[in-house]
Amino acid sequence: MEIPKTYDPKQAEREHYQRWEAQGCFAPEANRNPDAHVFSIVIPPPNVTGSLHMGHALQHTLMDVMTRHKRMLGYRTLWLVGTDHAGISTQIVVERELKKEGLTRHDLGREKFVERVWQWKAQSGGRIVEQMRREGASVDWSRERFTMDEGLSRAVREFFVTLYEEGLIYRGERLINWCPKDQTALSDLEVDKETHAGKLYYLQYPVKTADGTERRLTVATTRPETMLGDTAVAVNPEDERYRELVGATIQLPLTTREIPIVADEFVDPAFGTGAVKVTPAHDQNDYEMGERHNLPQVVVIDHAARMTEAAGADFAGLDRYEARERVVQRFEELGLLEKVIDYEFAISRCERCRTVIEPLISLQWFCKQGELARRALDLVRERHEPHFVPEVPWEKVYTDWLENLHDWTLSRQLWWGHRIPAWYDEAGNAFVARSEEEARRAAGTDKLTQDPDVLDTWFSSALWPISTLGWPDNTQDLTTFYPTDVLVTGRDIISLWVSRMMMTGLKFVGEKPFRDVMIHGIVVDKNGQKMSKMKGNIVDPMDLFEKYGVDATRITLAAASAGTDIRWRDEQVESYRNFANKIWNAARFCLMNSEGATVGRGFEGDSDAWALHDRWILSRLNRTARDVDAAIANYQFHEAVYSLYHFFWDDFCDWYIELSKTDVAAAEASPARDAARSRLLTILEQALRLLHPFMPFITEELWQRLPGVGESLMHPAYQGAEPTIMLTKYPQANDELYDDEATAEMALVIELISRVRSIRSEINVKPGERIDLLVSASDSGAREIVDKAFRDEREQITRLTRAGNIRFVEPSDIPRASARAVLAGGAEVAVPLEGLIDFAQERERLGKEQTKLQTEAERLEKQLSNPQFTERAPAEKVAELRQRVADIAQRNSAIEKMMEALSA
RNA sequence: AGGCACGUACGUCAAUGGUAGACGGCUUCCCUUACAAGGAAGAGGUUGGGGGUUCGAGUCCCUCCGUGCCUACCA
Repeated sequence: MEIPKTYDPKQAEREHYQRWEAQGCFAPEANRNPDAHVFSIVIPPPNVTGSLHMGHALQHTLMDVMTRHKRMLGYRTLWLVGTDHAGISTQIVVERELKKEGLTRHDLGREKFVERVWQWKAQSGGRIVEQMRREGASVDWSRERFTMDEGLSRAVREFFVTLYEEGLIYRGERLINWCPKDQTALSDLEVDKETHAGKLYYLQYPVKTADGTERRLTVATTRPETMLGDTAVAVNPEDERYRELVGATIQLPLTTREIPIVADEFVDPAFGTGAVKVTPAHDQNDYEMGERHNLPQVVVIDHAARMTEAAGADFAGLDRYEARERVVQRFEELGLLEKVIDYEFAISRCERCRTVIEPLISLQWFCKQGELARRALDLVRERHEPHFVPEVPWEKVYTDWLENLHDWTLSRQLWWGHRIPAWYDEAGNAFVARSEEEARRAAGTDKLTQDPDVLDTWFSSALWPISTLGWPDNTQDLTTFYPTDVLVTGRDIISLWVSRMMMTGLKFVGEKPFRDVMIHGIVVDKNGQKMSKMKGNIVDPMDLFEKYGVDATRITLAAASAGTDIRWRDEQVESYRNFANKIWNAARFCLMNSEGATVGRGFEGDSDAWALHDRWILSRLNRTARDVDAAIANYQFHEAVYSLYHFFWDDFCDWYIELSKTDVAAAEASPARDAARSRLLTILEQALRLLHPFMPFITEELWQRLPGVGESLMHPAYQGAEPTIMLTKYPQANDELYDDEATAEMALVIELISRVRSIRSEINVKPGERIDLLVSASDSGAREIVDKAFRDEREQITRLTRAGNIRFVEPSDIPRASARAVLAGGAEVAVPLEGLIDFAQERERLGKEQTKLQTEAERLEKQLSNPQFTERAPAEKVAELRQRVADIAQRNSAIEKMMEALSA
């Protein structure tokens, strides 16, 4: 069979996904067992404008590992996929396209523009979906969803209308975050706070005193231009300095207005001057103070961040920053500018375009969150549901958020998105309804205009787990797959998304949308910096796929998923690329020696007929299967990878294959050779299955080449399907195959071989040169176990140590000119090397080991001589230490004798 | 300003309170017919500093130093 020496992932990646998809392997319907358990995951929908980044690659890998694992365990498995319409992002992308044609969305008009967005979606929106195919994601494409699908849009309207009817959604004038560039309202979550090195201006306001004496009150502000909209100055009611001024008025400079001085708890007497200018129309706190004191709202900044008429003739039409300069200049001219100091404070920026947010009073739709949050809060407090992984600190983050909710600004002044299902008659009365028909009936007129705004993109996201499964209809999918098993997502959207899905799921279906929430780390660059286009430190998963292969990238991500932040280095992928190549070459060896062998055979009958290493590898295989299952169940993917990597590389390749070679590569065909070859292939095949969820492509590629694979190996739930490794049964640990005896014997064989190799290396025996091995054991117990192990593996030991021959001798028969080493149990091995041994050097070598043993013995004995320890520590712990002390003593006395022999 | 994480080998990270490990890198030797993307053998650590709890601490507590992140209504 012709197999190249180096694994080339490209071809496997091209072929297999297509076949899996075409044959419907990903759909839950592939499972023919009507009683199968169900496993479901709903994907966090990537933006339709997006392309795959490392966060996706990580998240998708983890979800795919779980999905493939459960599928191979015979679960009816659904990984539901879809994309998000991503309101602002998508609108911006299409507007940019229009700009190239010299057009704006207003030139097209709303209807044409939205048509254009759909067109764009059809042509370019599929990119990320294609990239997911490249990743090997085993999602069910037959159930693919988009947040603007008719069904999901219906869910959105149902959601909105229901909450409106219950009084949880309302329309009102509020101070909201306004992006002057995107010309839309934003929720708090779409705003980034950023520290900003700015200035603090101390402005003096003349107070109108009863007796006409001049008095000035100084206020500090970072935004002097807003003073034009001041409608009060506030001081703390407890503040002695200002107590007498409360109730007095101020002649607001640069205007004709007189404003009151009010007392409000909010004011911190210790900060600034202890007096605060109040601008209810342009600041959140001031807005609230304004409500408390019934202050008028003077709007001096408009939606384009320009000063309004109300700002006065001198300022109207100026940009907010120009106005700031002019206000400061005028104060200076009037002698009312006390001072300006450097000051660092937080400013809000639009998450998308980085423009500084302008808080504006505006008529918007809002959603009250408190009542919706209550059930979610009860659930997490009383039952720790959903179960966060890791629980610390995410459960607390989630709980804190639910405890501190503000009303959610729902409306967005965009054209792309779910249009708010509210219609107005000519008098301005609002009719919220599931359709225009319904609204007309309610209004009793045809002359209605629909609200021009759309809903926040996250409104539909909040419904994602239920709407994708068919809600508001009570579909078969909803009953079968809801609640889902786990949500895999990043910490950044716990509040934005996780909490809202909880609220809607509980509200509308009465059950939480997912049992577990796995929060993974964020992939950052090797310096710990967030990846961003601006910094130019983006790693594109597609490049990694190209360079190292999909499987290597996936298993690297799975192995890295433990940390909080994942510092990305390509070198890590390189080592797993090497691992893939190792798998390839191990399989290559097995296939080159597969004549006469069949997968699944070789282990029938009495285990005494098998070699020691056969019993040992079977034991290791079963323990690995157990460890991997446990690790995946606990979301400890790095542990699963660790187990698999070491099982395959160390146990299977370095030892099992090497020990098998004498039998497997025997020149003459024989039933024994066939059986050995079958055992080798069987272990390989099981190992490939274990690896499959992490490395789907290479495992399928190799599995398909194994002799004897076919329908008979498929999981019973998938009988009748085209043979593929992804529908075989995931190996389950069989306790009966744990073999402690074989493990102990193999440990001895491995130790012996390693010791001899070590001697060869340290004494610089030429690699090709044959040596003699003398094994001896004075202790009868040691003698027995050594005998047993060596009876089985003598030939192998000879091969792997390049020994001429091996003899059992009495300790006294070992020639003085030998390099020696002691093994577990006190057995010893000697390599006679006449002429090569430097006695002093050899004593030093043994002395070094003796020191090591002594240090450990001392430590152990100290611990054991402490009565506190022997009394309080668990008995098995104490016994374990005693055993180790005994073993060290045996080795030590063996070394003593060797030293004596050397000095004789 | 508060809150929360993190600090372990040269680098990146693991380690239910019980012998501190892996991978990469480094040193020496080897193209031994599965694999040089490999094999064999090595070097490298008072787990950021200090204190405490415990028979026993990388792990729990306190404190200091350093680094990140989140939240926030100090103008």
